[in-house]
Amino acid sequence: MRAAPTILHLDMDAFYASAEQAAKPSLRGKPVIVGGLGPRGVVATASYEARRFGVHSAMPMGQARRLCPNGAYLFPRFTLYRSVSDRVMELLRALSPLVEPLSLDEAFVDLEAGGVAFDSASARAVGERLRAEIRAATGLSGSVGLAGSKMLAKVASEEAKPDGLMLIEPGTERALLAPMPVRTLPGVGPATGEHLRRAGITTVGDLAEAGEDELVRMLGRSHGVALHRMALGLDDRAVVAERDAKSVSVEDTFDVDLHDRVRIRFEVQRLADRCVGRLRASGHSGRTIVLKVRRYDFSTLTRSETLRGPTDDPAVVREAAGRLLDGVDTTGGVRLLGVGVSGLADYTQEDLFAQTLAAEQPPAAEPGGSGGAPGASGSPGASEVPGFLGLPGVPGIFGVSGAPVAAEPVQEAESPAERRWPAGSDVRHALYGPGWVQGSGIGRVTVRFEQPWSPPGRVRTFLVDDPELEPSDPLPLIEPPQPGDVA
DNA sequence: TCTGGGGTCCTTAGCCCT
DNA sequence: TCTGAGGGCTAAGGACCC
Repeated sequence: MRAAPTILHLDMDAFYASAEQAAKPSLRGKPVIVGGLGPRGVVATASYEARRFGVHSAMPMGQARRLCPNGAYLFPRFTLYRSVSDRVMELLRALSPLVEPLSLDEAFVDLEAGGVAFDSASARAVGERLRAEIRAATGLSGSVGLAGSKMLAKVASEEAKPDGLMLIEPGTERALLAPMPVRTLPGVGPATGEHLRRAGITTVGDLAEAGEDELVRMLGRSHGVALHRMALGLDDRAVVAERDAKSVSVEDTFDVDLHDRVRIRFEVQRLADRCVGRLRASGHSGRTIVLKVRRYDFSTLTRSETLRGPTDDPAVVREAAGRLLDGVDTTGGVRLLGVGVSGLADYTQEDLFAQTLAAEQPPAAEPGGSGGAPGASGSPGASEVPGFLGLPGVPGIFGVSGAPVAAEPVQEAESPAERRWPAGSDVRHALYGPGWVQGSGIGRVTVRFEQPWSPPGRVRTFLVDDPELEPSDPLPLIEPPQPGDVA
């Protein structure tokens, strides 16, 4: 009954770090760590060279720097990653209409639905060809897993990493899975893993033997049943091409805990505006407003409020978030604030309910009424700043030189030098051409001049306000054809 | 220098209604 | 009129994923 291994899972290898290495020849073969560079940053991706030092994703940056002091630490450049991802997804969609992206660097493809594979041999051929096409189009490597189900295809691509392909033949699933640790299965994280370990269940084989009833007793109905099926290699989830978003949210972690209630309120309003910008950009409105607060001791609480109808009005979201904040005790300090909207409506619509609500509630809270911070209210645009893709508002992420960055009430007050020259970003110099920022501080910025297709380049240092130096867009990773190239 | 950001899904509990 | 069961909705928290 089990289908041919025609579900493909693609996973790009150390995606962000590999993209940076492809863009910056001088970093190839060296440990590269991409992530938040502020005092509370974590690693998003570490190159395989950096992993040898024990650096891995989700690790605090400080710890990574101790383990790998000579690594290159770069701020993520989502414009670049998104453009590479778009190119890869194009290649996948050429194989099948059923492509399910999971993130910028991962996707499922139903090869049978595309008519390009029907058995092991044809599936393997498609997978190998795809890997070659990805390398030719982007210069990056991806690992491919092929199996009869999504879960198994994902396990296979994980086993194939880096830069490999693995196909799980029908009938061999259980024997293959049995010795693997329970954490191999999607849905088993640290908490469930520990829970199972205490019950003496450490491998997928143990899980299968434990039986459904026992797992349901331990983990609850939904999780228990799902896990037991997976342990048996059973998974009939379909590849779904279109997924509707269920919520939109933004959050900021501050370099220094916030104590001032006025500042906290100001930040919540700013986040509300950003959230609405994203909501509108996605063509949605939403009914439930969620405030998230992480306190000084890392305890996290959420407060939510459901409106009578969906809204995409920044004033309405701001006010709801403000009301929710009123019910939260922030003494002791706040390290993170977030604002989200869920209960999304299919498309933006004029929302009479919300407008009525706004009209009923006098705009007293607007211009500084209840201590609203200056400059926050009424920011008319609420439009997302394009540039660095949602990151521009991240406070103090570039704050490396000890300046009291996060203590400033307004983001524009951050040191302009650090704001303009984040490590790893692209620049262009009038005389020396394209390069990237290797570091900045004390009024200087150091730039390495090289291109993805050039040999490693030279380093030069400039004053941060050098008029000949400008931020620029990322270059493509593969050299574009020159006008004279075509015969 | 302990612990990001943007999501999804599940569970539990309380309330309201039938 | 009282009581209980069950469903739907809301709120809060937690686990997990990339």
